[in-house]
Amino acid sequence: MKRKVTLKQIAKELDVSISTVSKSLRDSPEISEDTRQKVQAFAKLYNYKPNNIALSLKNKKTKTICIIIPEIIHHFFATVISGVEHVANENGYNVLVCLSDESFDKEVINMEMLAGGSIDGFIMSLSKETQQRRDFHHITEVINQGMPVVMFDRVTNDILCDKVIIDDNLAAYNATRFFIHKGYKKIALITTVDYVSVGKLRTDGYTKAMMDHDLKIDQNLILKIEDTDNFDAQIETLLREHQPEAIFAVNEIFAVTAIKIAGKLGIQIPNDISIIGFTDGIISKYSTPSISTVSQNGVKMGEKAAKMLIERLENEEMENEEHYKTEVIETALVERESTR
Amino acid sequence: MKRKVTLKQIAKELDVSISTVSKSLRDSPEISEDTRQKVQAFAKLYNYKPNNIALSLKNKKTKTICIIIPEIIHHFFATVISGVEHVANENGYNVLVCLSDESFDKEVINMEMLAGGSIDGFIMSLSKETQQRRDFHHITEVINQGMPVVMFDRVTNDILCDKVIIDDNLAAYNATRFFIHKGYKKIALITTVDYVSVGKLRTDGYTKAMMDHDLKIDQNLILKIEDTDNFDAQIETLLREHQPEAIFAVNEIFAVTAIKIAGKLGIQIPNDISIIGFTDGIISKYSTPSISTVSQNGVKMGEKAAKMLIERLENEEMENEEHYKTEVIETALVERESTR
DNA sequence: ATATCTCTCGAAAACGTTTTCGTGTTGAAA
DNA sequence: TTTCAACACGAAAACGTTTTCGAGAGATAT
Repeated sequence: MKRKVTLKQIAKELDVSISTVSKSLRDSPEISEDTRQKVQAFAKLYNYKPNNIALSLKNKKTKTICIIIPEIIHHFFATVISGVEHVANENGYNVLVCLSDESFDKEVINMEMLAGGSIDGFIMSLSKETQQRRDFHHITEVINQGMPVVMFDRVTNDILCDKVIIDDNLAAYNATRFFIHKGYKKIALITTVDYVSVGKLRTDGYTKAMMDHDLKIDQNLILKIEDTDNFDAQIETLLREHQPEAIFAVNEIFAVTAIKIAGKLGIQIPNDISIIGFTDGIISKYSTPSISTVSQNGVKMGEKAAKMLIERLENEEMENEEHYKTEVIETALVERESTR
Repeated sequence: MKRKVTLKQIAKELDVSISTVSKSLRDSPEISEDTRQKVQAFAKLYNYKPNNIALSLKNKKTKTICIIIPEIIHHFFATVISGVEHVANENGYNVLVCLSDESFDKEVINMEMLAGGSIDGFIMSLSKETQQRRDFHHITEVINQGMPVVMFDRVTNDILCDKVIIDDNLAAYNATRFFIHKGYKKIALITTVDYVSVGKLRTDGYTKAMMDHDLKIDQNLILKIEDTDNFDAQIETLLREHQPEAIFAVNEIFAVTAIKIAGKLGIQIPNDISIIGFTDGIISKYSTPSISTVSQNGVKMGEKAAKMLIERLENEEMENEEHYKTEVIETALVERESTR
């Protein structure tokens, strides 16, 4: 087992100085052809690789960015990581993935730990708990230290930084309008509690669409789910007691669960009820019937976020003129078997 | 925007030496109560955080491990990351996620880049291309440099290191036997090409179960899928022309696709055909009908792999006595609606 | 012969820590 | 008064790089 070889060791072996070795390896014109070749041959023989940590310390750049997400199991977040990873790699950056598990504390710990020079910048989506508490001091602190942050999907207006989002409100509006144009009047909404930013926005979009088309909003048709582990009964009640003609669900799980319960109740989809979900994930695609959905391009969001972050990292000038941008990624309604 | 403060700056401000500051912050008994409090107060005021990079350089430990996976979109790999992340965090380690995209080159580049001191160890699952080429020089090289590697799921016997796997062969055997005990004789297999290690093992398990129970192996019932993007037609042919009584699929996608196509052909599940998949992912759970499957506990695999790696990192003695272990994680057959 | 220039190379600082060792001051014991 | 221990702190090395600056040797020009 040969240990890692350093400049110093090469220098000693070849009886030259460390600087000479370093310069030789970087093809500096200061060094004679002779010694340069000698050093390079020796370095290759011993498989020399510069120590990244030492470089990071010297350059004050780690070439590493961190993405903090609430849950990696959610397909959407996995696609975002994928997007981030691709453009990061293209630009020579590594990606550190941290999971907040929807917990405020884990989010804070992760950020504080990494802010200590380990990384160059953050890409993040807020945890539920953080959104609920509206406590963003850890983020402001990081930004104040001069470390750029890009937020995506679950963002907040309380923080000034670059953001990548979709127009949740508009997307929900369009999905709802799609139903309205089909002639449905009893359109149900299955959404999350209001402190989840995207849930709130989608709820608002639904509401606006209904009002714009002179449909009254029936609170019985709006289901706000708090406990994401156990909501089957609530959906069953909604279906059985209020018989909606259509359902707009703010995520895949709600949509597919509604489908499963409808099946159990003998309700035909899309003949008896049409359903639209949110997030064009793997469930919607492979469900039977497959689910019409508002597609939210996670890969593109990740790519965009990474680009914005890296651009800010590489253009030192931008650092001061804090001209933050918010990029809105297009969504589209993908029609599948759950609507007609 | 206040920049990051260093020991040196604190030292200058307080007119003491750097060593005094460092010792004060670490509560060294060498320092008087007086100055210690003064320094600590000042450090807190200026929100001092030690620079991790400098620490890494000094300690020759980065407290970061890297997990290399072929694809993050696969739910199974996401669950493994989740497991790795949890135990890593508990032990104060960060997790760097790299995607090989099933490409040999990306795998090599990632490893070479990170082997340069950026991380303490690797957890990895081989890319398809690497398994096909059987070229593992990049891994041996890293191991020879003294950096521990733990492989999981897609492993190879050509490399000596710690491993975490499931007994793919046995799991497939048991699934096949499940069908046999139900009295089925025409049992189809939808699998991958042989160079994917786990695909091969699962195929072998199927074959062995058939032979052990004196059922002849009909090559018409064995479908080896090469192009994972476009295989619907092949499955349709299998179903229509050879009418199996049961199907064992080596992953979720194959299983759910078989179900969708069966539905299209008017074949009832599980009445006309029973289906068992592999990997207890989100698709199997939410599919209609939900899919019976061999559950492969990704979280547990990730946790185990991380534990093994960290143990090797912290026990320097182990480094030399290269007593590599292979942990086998239990699988279980989860019966759902696609079997009866 | 002297001055100047070019070519090679080495010394040293810098990045931010931790830690070992030394040193000066104080107080008490001899 | 001398000696010695305890105490409080600083200097410097070390981790592995890159880079600036200077310096010696040889060659060329005057």
